[in-house]
Amino acid sequence: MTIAELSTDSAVLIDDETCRLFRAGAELAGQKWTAAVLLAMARGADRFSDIRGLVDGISDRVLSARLKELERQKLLARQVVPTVPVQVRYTLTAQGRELITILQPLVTWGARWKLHPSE
Amino acid sequence: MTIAELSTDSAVLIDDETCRLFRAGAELAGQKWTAAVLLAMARGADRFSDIRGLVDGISDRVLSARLKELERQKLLARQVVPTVPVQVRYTLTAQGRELITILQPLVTWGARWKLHPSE
DNA sequence: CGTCATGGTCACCAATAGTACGCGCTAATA
DNA sequence: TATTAGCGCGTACTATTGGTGACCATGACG
Repeated sequence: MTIAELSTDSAVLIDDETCRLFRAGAELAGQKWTAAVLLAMARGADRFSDIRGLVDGISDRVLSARLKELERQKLLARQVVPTVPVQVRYTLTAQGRELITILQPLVTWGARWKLHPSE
Repeated sequence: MTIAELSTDSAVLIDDETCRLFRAGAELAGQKWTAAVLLAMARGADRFSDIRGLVDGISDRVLSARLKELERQKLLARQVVPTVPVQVRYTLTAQGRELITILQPLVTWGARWKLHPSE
């Protein structure tokens, strides 16, 4: 079922699969810092401290949590390089890159209709 | 600046305009209940109690807050019909309908790469 | 021996978000 | 007189999130 079809179907409750998917994606990308982390990675940062350096103001704890969640959702892959001290590299998966592409129009949309700050 | 270009530009910090827009939109749509409310309206619900009836489980207070925020962001318009008791009608603006269209691919994306529950 | 870098974790606190539930207002209706 | 419809608001409570700063393990380096 597409959103276009929804407007013709008024019998179904809203908490159905479409809405769940809609929300799951929007919520994932909409969580604070998540977009910034994805963009940092799109710019080439692939190590914990690189990302932290690029994303101004994020704390270790939150970055750690975001990376963990994004890995769980398979938007990025975590691989340990056994140097000393150990290094950990994060890379975007196809799914992650796709999400960034998909959300691109959101930037255009946001630019066109200026959103009003401090929601 | 597009996200595609971002990967070639590593000098800029992440908290810039693009990221702000990206986040603003994603955060707006990602907030709990917001997507459900938008979908309910896309299905034709235009009154407070209609929406509440269609969105299973939402509380008055939250629905009220969402409608207010969405109105502030100009995603919907609120108009009072001076009947008695008074009626209030909410309608999607062009901007609001556009957002739904733009976020449509997110549903497809979410369906393709199953997101993992309970984030 | 002290200390640095890396990639985090943990405990604690504050702020934000969400829920439950009752109230208010008005005029028609039972 | 009591109730209902319609649209929320106010208060109180709980749950989730985010930030801070301390801490940890390892091996190299001075």
